[in-house]
Amino acid sequence: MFNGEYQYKVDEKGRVPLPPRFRRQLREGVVLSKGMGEKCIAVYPIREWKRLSDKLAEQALSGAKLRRLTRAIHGSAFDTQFDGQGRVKLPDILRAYAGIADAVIVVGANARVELWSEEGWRAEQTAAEEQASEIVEGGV
Amino acid sequence: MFNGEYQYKVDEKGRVPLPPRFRRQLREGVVLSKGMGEKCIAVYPIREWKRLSDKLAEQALSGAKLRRLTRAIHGSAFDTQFDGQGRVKLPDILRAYAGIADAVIVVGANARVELWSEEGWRAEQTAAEEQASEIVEGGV
DNA sequence: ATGATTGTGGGGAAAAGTGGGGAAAATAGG
DNA sequence: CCTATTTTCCCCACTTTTCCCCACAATCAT
Repeated sequence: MFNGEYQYKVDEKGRVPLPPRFRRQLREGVVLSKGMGEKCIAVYPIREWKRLSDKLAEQALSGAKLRRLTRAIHGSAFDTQFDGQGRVKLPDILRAYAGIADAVIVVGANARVELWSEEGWRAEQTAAEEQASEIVEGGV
Repeated sequence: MFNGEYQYKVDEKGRVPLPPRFRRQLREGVVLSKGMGEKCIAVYPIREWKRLSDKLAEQALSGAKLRRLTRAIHGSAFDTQFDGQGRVKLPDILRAYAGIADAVIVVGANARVELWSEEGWRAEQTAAEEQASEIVEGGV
C-alpha cells in the first residue's frame, strides 16, 4: 500500500529516489512502465506486476487483440532495481513519455507508485477534483 | 468520536500537538490527508481511514476513473504516528494546501479530526452558520 | 500546595537528498 | 573481430532533514 506525494529531482544521470517508506515493498525489484492512459510512469513491485500480467493473459480475448495488448504492455515495461541510495534509473523512453525534466512528483497510488512531471500532476489533480465532486455527490 | 475546538502553534519543525483527549483513539496510527473539498487537513484514526478507502474502492467505476480516484485518495494521504509529546509532523504539501502557517485550529469532527488555518476556519464557520440556518428550519 | 499533565522548544544521532568517481558492460566504428 | 567511445552500475562523500529523546515553564487536578 503506497500513499503520499513527494517531490524529488532527477539527477544528471537520470536517477530518481524512491521515498524511503516505499523501499521495503520494492526491495525485491520494480517494474517501470507507461501509465495506462495517463502521461506518467507507473512503478510496480515485481510481484504486483506479475499478478497483473497473469491476469491479462487470462483475459478472454481474441488472438490478435491479446497479442497486441501483450506487446504494448510488455514492450513498455522495464524491470530494474534501486541502487544503494534507493534510486532508480528512468529509461529515457519512459521519461520522455511522461515529460519529466528535472522535477518529479512521486505519488503513492495504493498498489502502485506513479511518477509525474510537475505540470502533468497539476493537470491530473484538477481533473481529479472535478471527477471527485461527481462521485462524492453519489453518497460516500 | 471527536469533539471540540483547540488552538495550537506549529513549531519550527512543523509539528502540531493533538489534543490529549484525542490521543487514545489515535494511538494506533493516524492518516493525514487533504480535506475533500475543504482547504484543511483531515486526520483519521488509521482504522477509520482504511474503512473509508475500502468503501471508495468498491465504487463501480471504469478503469480510468478508478485509477484517478485511487491516485487522488492515496496520493493525498500520509500515514504517521505522533511522538512522545503527542505531536504529528505535518507534511509540507498538506500544510501548504491548508494554508497553515503558525497557528492551527484543531477541530473534532465526529469520526475525524480537522486542522485548519485561522482564516480558513473563520471562513468555514461563517459558511456553516448560513447553511445551518437553512437546515434547522427544516427541523433538526 | 504539590504532583502530574501539557504546550513548547531544542540537542543530537540517524537517515535521507544530492552529487560524483571509476570499474564493468554495452554500443558503435573500422 | 578488435578497438574506442559511451553508457550503466556500484561505491563513496557531503549536506540537509528527520526523528527520538530530554527539558522547562505553565496549567490542571487532587
